[in-house]
Amino acid sequence: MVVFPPVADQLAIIRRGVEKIVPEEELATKLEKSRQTGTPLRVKYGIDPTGIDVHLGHTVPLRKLRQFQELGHQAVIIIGNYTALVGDPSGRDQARSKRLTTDEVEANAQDYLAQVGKVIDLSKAEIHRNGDWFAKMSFSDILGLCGRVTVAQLLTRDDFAKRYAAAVPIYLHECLYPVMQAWDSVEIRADIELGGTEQLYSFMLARDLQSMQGLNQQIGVMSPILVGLDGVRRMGKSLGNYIGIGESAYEMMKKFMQLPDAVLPMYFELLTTVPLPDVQAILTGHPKEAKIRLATEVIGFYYGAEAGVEAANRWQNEVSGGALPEEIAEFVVVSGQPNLSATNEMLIGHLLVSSGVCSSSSEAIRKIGEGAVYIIEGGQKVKIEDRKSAVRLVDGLIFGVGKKQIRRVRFADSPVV
RNA sequence: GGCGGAAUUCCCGAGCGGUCAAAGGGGCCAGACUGUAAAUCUGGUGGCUAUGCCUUCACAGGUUCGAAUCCUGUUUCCGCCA
Repeated sequence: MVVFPPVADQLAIIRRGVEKIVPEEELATKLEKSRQTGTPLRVKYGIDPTGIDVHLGHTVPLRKLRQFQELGHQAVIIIGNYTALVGDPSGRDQARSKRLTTDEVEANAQDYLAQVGKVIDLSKAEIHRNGDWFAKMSFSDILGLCGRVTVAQLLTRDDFAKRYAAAVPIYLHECLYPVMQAWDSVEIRADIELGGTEQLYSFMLARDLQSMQGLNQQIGVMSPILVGLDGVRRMGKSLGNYIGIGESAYEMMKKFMQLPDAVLPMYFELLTTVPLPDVQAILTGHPKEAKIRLATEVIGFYYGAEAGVEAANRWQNEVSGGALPEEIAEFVVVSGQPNLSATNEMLIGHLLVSSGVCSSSSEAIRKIGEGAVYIIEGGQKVKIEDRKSAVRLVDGLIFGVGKKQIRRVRFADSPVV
């Protein structure tokens, strides 16, 4: 029999960073009952294996799931291999176009689970594929299911309503999506379902279906949408404003430090376990320090505390301190290379183009004119201002355009053995 | 099927037959500033063997000393009518 923490303690943890709990009042009751009977709550989280690079936005509900696990409850992951065939219409203004093959879906599922394992404890989670039950349904089963949902109900969904009003097509199979998602809750007897606020409709439909089946009704625990690096739009791959959990510690670090200050409270609340009063204290300090702290916390979660600190120090050094990066891309030189003189000299324009730091010689000349081009000599940046100047290449020579495009010369066939 | 409109450089978008490598905005790059970011300011944003030359304004032709601008055809897109 599992021993659970007091309900009030559990509630405090569960409520953190949650936008909406529906119905709120049932949660305490459920927790109380679970504690008395020593029965873990079944906490559902569903995803469609459509090929996702998990980023911090996805980790918001996943972290919540982990918290439930730590409290002793049962995590239930639904791999929506059948719902993926439809495509989630939530928040979209048009139907998804391509359909995935079953092989793709399964490969995506494996890939996804590997990533999710960084956030939750997979060894203690139940994993289901909703094709397990949908594949067995007969047409009359499906009709029966559809007979429980009215079109008017479906149209109360914000996304459908908008599309209908705007005369954007809504396909029949899309209407099935929330029904399928809700039916998953019936199949796995969910007590709680996690997701974003846009899932409200499906969560409530699940309650209806559960009640019709004589089951306990689930509670929806909905997280807010995490905004991306731009501080405005939701974090998403297509917007290019995300931090992926597969990225290296230092990559994450750099991205964290680019965050607008305004998102710090949200990020702390949703992505760390720093107690909220402490967060308040941190936020009254210098925004830069707060950001470093945030990054260190999050990176520490994925790579260990040490890696977090290390990334922070490296950032201070390289970006803040203006030191040269640890890793500099190499420009490999071979003898007989075009534009390379017998004495290993090269015109600066050619150097910039052939090393790839400039895309054309016109651009190279512009950048020289802008004073962005330099070589490192004796540890000092030396600006190159004459576009006709030639540079004598030696192994290890560092040159660059601006702060980001830096190269180190390496001779491929240098006599060094 | 009929009528009308549109197609411009990464995106949006302006463009009088010569002064158009093409306004303006966005994005992006670089510089200054700074606490990272943002904001702000400045410069840049077709190519090259580079103060000149070459290739661009859907495609193919044509008119003209000269075409992104005019004409013809083609393709695509968008309205309206059937």
